[in-house]
This record gives sequence, structure tokens and C-alpha cells, in this order.
Amino acid sequence: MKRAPATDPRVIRSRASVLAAALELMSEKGIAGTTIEAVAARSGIAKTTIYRQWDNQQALALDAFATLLNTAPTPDTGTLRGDLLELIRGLAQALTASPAAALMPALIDAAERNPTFAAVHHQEAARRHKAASTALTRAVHRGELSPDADPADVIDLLAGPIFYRRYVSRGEVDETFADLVVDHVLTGLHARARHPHSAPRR
Amino acid sequence: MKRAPATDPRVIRSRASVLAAALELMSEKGIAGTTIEAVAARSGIAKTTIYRQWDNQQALALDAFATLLNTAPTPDTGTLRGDLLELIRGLAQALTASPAAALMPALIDAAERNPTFAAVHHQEAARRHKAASTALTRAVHRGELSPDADPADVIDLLAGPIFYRRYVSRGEVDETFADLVVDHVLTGLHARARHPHSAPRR
DNA sequence: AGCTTACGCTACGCAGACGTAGCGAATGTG
DNA sequence: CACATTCGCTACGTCTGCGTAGCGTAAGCT
Repeated sequence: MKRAPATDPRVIRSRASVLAAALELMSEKGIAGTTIEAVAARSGIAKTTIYRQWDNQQALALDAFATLLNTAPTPDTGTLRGDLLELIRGLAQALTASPAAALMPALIDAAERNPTFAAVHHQEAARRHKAASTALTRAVHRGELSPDADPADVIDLLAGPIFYRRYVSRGEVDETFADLVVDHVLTGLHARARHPHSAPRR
Repeated sequence: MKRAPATDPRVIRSRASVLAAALELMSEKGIAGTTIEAVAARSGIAKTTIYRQWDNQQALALDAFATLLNTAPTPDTGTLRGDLLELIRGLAQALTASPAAALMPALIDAAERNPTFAAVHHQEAARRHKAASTALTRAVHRGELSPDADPADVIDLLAGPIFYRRYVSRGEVDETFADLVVDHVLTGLHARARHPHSAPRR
């Protein structure tokens, strides 16, 4: 069901209310647990009105996730460490203080068995990785980082511990930890560039 | 509803069938999407029989997760690197080849908003961390590792990238990557032990 | 002001899942 | 072999959510 971009202020208002309520409810009850009826009740928008704009619960959920794709600016502090600190601190911040934090595991879970959600998740991850990738490429050009280091590997080494601590270890994910991760990975990279005691990947 | 340990072979058989079917379905449809009726159909066990042994869907789900708590032996290869390689390769293996892999994000998601699932998840994580912690302590005693390194931090640095690549980046999580992570973290730890250019945590 | 469009509301019918009761058949147990 | 349990099955009544139809009202547009 295709719809025009929506210019009517009434549509814009109701859409915003519905999406906000949907995000709230998905944080609280999960994706599957969020029903159209509950969204209607929470948002104060009539159920029929919701069905006029979305075909079903999944379409609404996907649309809601799409609104979260806020573009964080790519940092450019002049040094790799500065860039990475900013990125990883931002990630830590997003996973703890932002309302989207509770949505992340829901999205990951949904992506595991639903291709449509997988696409959204992939897009979301790509958006975040792009900034990091840019910073890494810049560092290589500056001679600050060996070109042998695979950006994808470095990103996993950096973001992984943040995610893991937040959702698995369930420890404190503060700026101190973010800094520790960045510095640890950087020292690892530099040491390995000087004395590579295992063959570089590929 | 308390039940005796169950000695009747009929009970044991039906329980096993039900739990196996429940795990299958949870992998496919998620936790919330797994209904008692579907479990009954999949397992071939009558719905009424299921209700005779579990009070509701959540009780069954929790019980099913509990059966996955298989105790992997703590490795003791003589070197820290050997132990960690074994542990992290095992983790990578579990997250790719095992049927439990699809359940992990479901459990994490459920844990995010349900204390009972959070407890199961916590227990599961603690079980895995214990082995790593033992290996790290042993390495400290051998003088192979600085006592300044917080085991919790090291565990996050090691396991994080594996999880992240499996569930977020969605790249190849093979033995090569597991080895890369271990070696990277180890070189980082050693370099930082020699020239600590940022204060150790705590 | 007059036309158009979206909204709210009520009222449905439908489907799926819940959880229980009762009974005969099958399966263990001593 | 007799007794005790458990199981499978059928049959419910209930509830919740889905998705739609129809109608009057309110809001926006020109």
C-alpha cells in the first residue's frame, strides 16, 4: 500500500503520535508484544486511523525503527584516537541513556528470523560503521595506522565490548570503559604493526 | 506449582519431547511467538499434558533455556593464549553452529524487560565467564598477566567482538577471527603492561 | 463559505490461543 | 495381575487482537 509523502498537518500529527507510542511500547513489551490496539490506546489515536496509514503491526514497527535512524555527524578531531573516542563514547551513550537502547536487542532478535527486520538492522549498523570506517581510512592516509588492519575487524574489536558489556555482562558502560576499549585496541594495533607475531588477516 | 523430580519414564519422555519442540519453535518464531498449542503440535504431545507439567508459556520457556546450560569444561592448556583460544573458539563455534545460536538474541531481548529471563541470562553468562576468569587468574599466578588487568574487562574485550560480529556486523565468525581477537587482546595487554600510557582501571 | 479529507467512534465477524473438565486407553509399578 | 498414573482426545467458554464498515464530526484548504 503506497502512500503519498503526506502533507496534511492532521496526518503528520497523528503519524507522529502513533510512531512515538509504538516506540514506547516496543521498548516496554518488545516488538511482538506491541499490538495495534495498545498503540491506539497509548497514543490516543483511533485504531481505525492507524489502519488507514499502516497495513499491519509489522509495517508500523518497521516505520518506527526507520525514524530512529538519526545521523550522528562523523567526527574529525585530527587524530585517530580522538575520532574513535568520540565514536565509542557516543555508542556507549546511545546504548545506556537513549530510549533506543532497549530497542536494540529487540531489533537484533527480530533480524535473526525476519529478513525485513534484518534489512533495517543491517542499514542501521552500516550507518554507524560508515563513520568509523571513514575515521580509520583517514588514519591510514595520515600514516597513523597500518593499512594491513581490516577496518571491519577493528570496528568489531571496538564496538563489540561496548555491546557485550551493555547487553550480556550488564556492567557499567560509562566513558571510562569506552576510553579503556579504545586505548586497548589502539595499543594492540600499534604493537602488532611493529612486531606482527601472527600473520595479518588475508 | 512445585513438582517432584519426576521419575516416571512417561513423564521424562514427554518432558523431553516438549522441551525439544519448545526450543525449536523459539528458534524459529521467537519466545513470544511460541505458543503452547504450537509446541503441542510440534512435539506430538497433547496440549493438556503440557499444561499438567508447566503452568504457562513462560514457565516452559524458562525451563527450556535451563536445559541448555550445558557445562563446557574449563580448558587448562598451560598457557593463557592456549586457554583463551580454546574458550573463544568454543564461543564462536557455539554462536554459529549450535542451535542455541538463534536463541541467544531472543534471551537477551527477553532479559531486557523481564527480570525472570534476566536471571536466566545472567546465570548463563556467569557460567561462561567463570571459565575465562579461572584461566585469567591462573595466568596472573604464573606471572603471565599483570594483576592490574580487570578480568571483567578482559572478558568483555574478548567475547564482545565475537558476539558483535555474529549478531550485528553479521560477518564470518570463524576460527581465524577468534584467533585474531585473542591475539589482538593479548598483544594489547602485554604492550599496556610494559608501557601503560593510560592509567589502569581502578 | 463551501468543499474535501481525515478523524473518532461504535459495532462487528473472525481467528488463534488460553486454560480447564472429563473420560477412556495406555503404560508403568509392586 | 491388580493398582496407580499418566496420556491423548474432545469439547468447551473466554479473551484478546485483527482488520473492516459505516457514519457523523472536526479540521484544513481555496
